[in-house]
Amino acid sequence: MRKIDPVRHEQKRRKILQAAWRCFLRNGLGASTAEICAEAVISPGHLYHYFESKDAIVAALATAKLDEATERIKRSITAGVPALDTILSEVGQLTDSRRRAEFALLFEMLAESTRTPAMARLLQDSSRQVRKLLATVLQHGQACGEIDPTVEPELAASVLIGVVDALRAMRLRAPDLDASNVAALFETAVRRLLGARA
Amino acid sequence: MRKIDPVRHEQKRRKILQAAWRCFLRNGLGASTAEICAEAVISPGHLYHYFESKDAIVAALATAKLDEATERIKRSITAGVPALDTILSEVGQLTDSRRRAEFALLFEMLAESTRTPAMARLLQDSSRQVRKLLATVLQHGQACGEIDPTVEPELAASVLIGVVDALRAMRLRAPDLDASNVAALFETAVRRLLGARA
Amino acid sequence: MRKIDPVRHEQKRRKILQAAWRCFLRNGLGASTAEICAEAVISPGHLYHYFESKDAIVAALATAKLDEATERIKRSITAGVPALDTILSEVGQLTDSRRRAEFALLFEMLAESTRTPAMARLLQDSSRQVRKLLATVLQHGQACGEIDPTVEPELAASVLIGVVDALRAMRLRAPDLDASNVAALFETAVRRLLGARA
Amino acid sequence: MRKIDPVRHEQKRRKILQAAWRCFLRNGLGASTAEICAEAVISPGHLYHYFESKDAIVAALATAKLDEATERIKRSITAGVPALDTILSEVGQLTDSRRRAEFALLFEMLAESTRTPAMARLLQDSSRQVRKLLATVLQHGQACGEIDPTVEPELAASVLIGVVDALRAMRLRAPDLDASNVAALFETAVRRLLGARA
DNA sequence: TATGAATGAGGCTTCATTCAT
DNA sequence: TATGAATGAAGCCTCATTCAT
Repeated sequence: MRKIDPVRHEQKRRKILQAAWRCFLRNGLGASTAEICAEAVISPGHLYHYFESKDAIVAALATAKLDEATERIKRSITAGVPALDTILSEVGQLTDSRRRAEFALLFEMLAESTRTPAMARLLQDSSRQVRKLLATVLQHGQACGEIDPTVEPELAASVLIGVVDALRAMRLRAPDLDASNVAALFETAVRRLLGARA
Repeated sequence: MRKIDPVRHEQKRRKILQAAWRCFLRNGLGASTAEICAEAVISPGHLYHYFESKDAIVAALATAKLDEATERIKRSITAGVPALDTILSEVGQLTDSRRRAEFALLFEMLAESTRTPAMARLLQDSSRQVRKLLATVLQHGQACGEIDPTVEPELAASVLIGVVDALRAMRLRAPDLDASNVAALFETAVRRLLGARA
Repeated sequence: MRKIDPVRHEQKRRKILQAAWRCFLRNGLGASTAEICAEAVISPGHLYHYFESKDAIVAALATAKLDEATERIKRSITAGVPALDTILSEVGQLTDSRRRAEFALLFEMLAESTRTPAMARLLQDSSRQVRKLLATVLQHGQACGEIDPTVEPELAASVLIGVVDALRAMRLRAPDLDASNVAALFETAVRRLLGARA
Repeated sequence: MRKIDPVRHEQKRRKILQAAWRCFLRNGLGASTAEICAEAVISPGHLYHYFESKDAIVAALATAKLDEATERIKRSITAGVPALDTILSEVGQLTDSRRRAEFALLFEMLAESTRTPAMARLLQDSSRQVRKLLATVLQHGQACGEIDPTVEPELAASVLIGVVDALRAMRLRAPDLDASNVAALFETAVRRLLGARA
């Protein structure tokens, strides 16, 4: 009877996604739909008004988080922050031990991607976008003379993603290794690798 | 007629572990005990004659796989294979795309380690052992003059583990990136990093 | 079309409790949740929409039965039935051989209370309430001159509970002892113990 | 091949029964046969060499415990201990809070007796024997002038059993009620009820 | 006499999803 | 748009008992 207000609909979807995100951080992708509904303060049946399935929520969430990151990085660049600083700041945040719960989600998605084609696609698309974005930032940095022009942007972007994945894994494998030490080491390495030569 | 071999018991345990391994590769750590029993051709209850719980199976499997790797590497060194070659061969195998299912297990364990202390311990202990082992191999290589003596063994070992984790993630994030190309790149990097200088 | 009665929910809960009660009477506290669901004509999972666990059902049932008894006794007193008659009628019903199945439940709870703290609490709380209630009734009887004023109400209440427990046990230990005979004996004893003296 | 030595056989049976008793005290009649075997240091299959089933163990245990008690009481009387003291001592021991685990077993058996005819028979037989024994002791006491000759022995025996059951239940229902107080009260009551009048 | 491997039914509980209202 | 009742398969594990040796 009532007209669907697409704006309201989108708001609710976002609200649910945020609730789901909190649940996933707490309990991993195994968090139950019931828990998500409780967190979003909606009824179990209603969830399916906004999402086809739990998997759809995961997919939407992955997309949303990716968009957020993209947005953040673009803003940083637009704001005139040097490319290298932007990247290093992003790496620092993404590997901050206090966000271990997020690491877990990524690793779960990596694992799941070996089993379900949908997740594989999601992950690969997302990774490609991140790579492109980083490459763009690097090119921008090269244009500004902040970054070594001999570096191959796409390849360097891949390496950066690898660095983040490796650091995250290390945080979980050896939480007692002097965290700042390793981080500093990597920051130095990345600066040397990418920074413009005198 | 009296006591029966503990040997037989151990064999059966191994048989079950192998079955479990196949199930985990197929379906991840979520593989059901029922599936494992079916694969091992035993009744559902009988599993608990050999293992206290499903978690105990995972732990036993992790230990077993670690022991296998240790054994393999030690044999390689003993056989006179240069340290660097031994390591590179190991890295190559561990990141071989054809073993993506194994990657999934590692990533699941990393994720789980953020939520259950038992898994955290398992993972950290296992990582520490691997690091020590690699460090030993590197020291051996330094003693033989095959590896740059200025390299700090423990640190290099950590980096190597990170390289494996990163490569594995990359295989899943971007399966289409010319695999051999990336691998070659990394091999070169590692050789430069560790190899003895002229 | 919107909110649905909490009344309906409560009704269903009660329906399930009644079904559970029948099952427990038949098979003891060991009655399976499957049996309870079948008796309540609901699916196995649905039980957990209404109760957190099987233990919660037992607890709710204990509370409900206690409330029923309280209600019944209070009504009897309010209706002007003499305190002693009310009590003797209650004792008579509680020890009626035709309700041996109920005896079993009590004894199971007594046994269980030595092993699980939750059951111990449940049983002790429930016993305390019964004692208080009986004491109140006795005091009321004393105020009316129906009951010997020198009797200590709480102590007498404890004894009455003991009498019920003992009679129940006796019904099971020696079902052939002329039931009415023993009952009559006890009724006489209680009347003498509590009744107002000329 | 080997001749069965009936003596050895009986010893082993007793050893198993003792182990079972310890398990039942710990975990109730629900204690598993596996636990019993472990406690008796025999294999699971071997248990069935000595007992037809778990129920048979319970039955044998009940009989054994009954025999023990009978033996103890007879010895006490034979040793010249006054009948009333023997009885009160027995009641005191049987209701000692430190033996709550034994209470649990009795209550479980009472409960079970409402459901399985075998247990009902066991319990009733056992109760009858105890009653007879107590009656005999009381008669003996009457003959010695220690016990009121107007007391009907069988009836008094029944009441004594009831007192024990009630006290045991009370220990579990209200462990905080000053135990010694209640016990003293009952001892007084029993002495008055049974003791020879001046 | 003794072992321990093996069974398989059944216990409690969880969960994504659907449906009537 | 919203509710929450309802489903039923599946998950991990326990246990009395039997069987081959």
